[in-house]
Amino acid sequence: MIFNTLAENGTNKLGQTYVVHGKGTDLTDLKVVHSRAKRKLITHQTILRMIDIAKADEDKEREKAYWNTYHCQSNLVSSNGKVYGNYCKNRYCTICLSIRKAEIINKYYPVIANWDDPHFVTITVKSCKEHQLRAYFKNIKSTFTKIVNKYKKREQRGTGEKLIGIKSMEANFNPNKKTYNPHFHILVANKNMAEIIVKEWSMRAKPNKVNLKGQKIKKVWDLEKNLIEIIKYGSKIFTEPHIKAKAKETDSHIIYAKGLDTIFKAMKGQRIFDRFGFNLPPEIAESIQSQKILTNFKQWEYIPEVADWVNVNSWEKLADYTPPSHLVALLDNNINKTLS
DNA sequence: TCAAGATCTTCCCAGATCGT
DNA sequence: ACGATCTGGGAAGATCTTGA
Repeated sequence: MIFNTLAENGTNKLGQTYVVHGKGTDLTDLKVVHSRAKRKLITHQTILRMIDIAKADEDKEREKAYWNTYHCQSNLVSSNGKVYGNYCKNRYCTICLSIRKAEIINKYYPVIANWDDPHFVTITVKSCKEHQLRAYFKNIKSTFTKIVNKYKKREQRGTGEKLIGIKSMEANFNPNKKTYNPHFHILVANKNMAEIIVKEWSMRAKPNKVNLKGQKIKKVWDLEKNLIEIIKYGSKIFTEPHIKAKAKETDSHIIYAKGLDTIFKAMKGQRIFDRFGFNLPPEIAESIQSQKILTNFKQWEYIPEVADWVNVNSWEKLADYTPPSHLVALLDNNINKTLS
């Protein structure tokens, strides 16, 4: 029986209290709760494979970080229509990543909304093998920094305009060729800046490492959409195995745990999202949120077998979430630990 | 496209300096 | 004149820790 582990948990005695931090998640919004359950399920299934990979590599630190994500939001406490839990804040956690994305969007949107004529730029290098990926990321970054510094210096000397924008680093895994394609998504304040970046990038590119056709400029019509595009953050979880085929069936997608592990390893400690040419305006002080003592609460534990949090006393389900069958099938059958 | 806080680390910025 | 690189301060992204 899957619930045996819960059987020994005692009932909440009257007068028992529980301390939580922060605002908690609104339980009355079904969409939010279901989305949380879905993310938990996807992360739970994927991270187990990544733990295996880290273990096989005998990398204790990485394994521990993955375990943190495994435990993310596993034990919850609810009270007054709010649910509280701990966050792992890791990149590979789909729950924490969505929070981070939202925070970035909220912080940066007001700034970039004031840009004259935002343009979207993609700069790329040719795909590389696993062992080259970290070095490739660092090279793109350092070249990009040089370009930014050059124009910053011009502005300082009164002979030009500095570049202003935001950028994000990304790589997708190509399961056919077993390669990774590191690239930058960049949003700049105007067209001129976009053209400068592509020009400079092309000039500095090593012909054997960069296909010059890969660099693209696009005028931004829908700022929000493009901001989200920039903040997609890192790597695709679900990968279409036959890049050219573009199959429609959702369950034809595969999660390449080994590919993801490689990308996260290469990106470790590195900033994926960053700004250049400006700082955010000083923060408006938010009301300080003190800890809260709950006297009337329920405790929940995530039970993977039911893809939901279950009340430790009553076995009631928290999210009452039923994952769609194609997602269940995908998570059961389509997570690969190897590169093939 | 959300809500934990604290701490560690990366990397931006301005200004100085040097080489071409 | 211009670009590269260093420095120190600090912003903010990444990660760790805590938990009545």
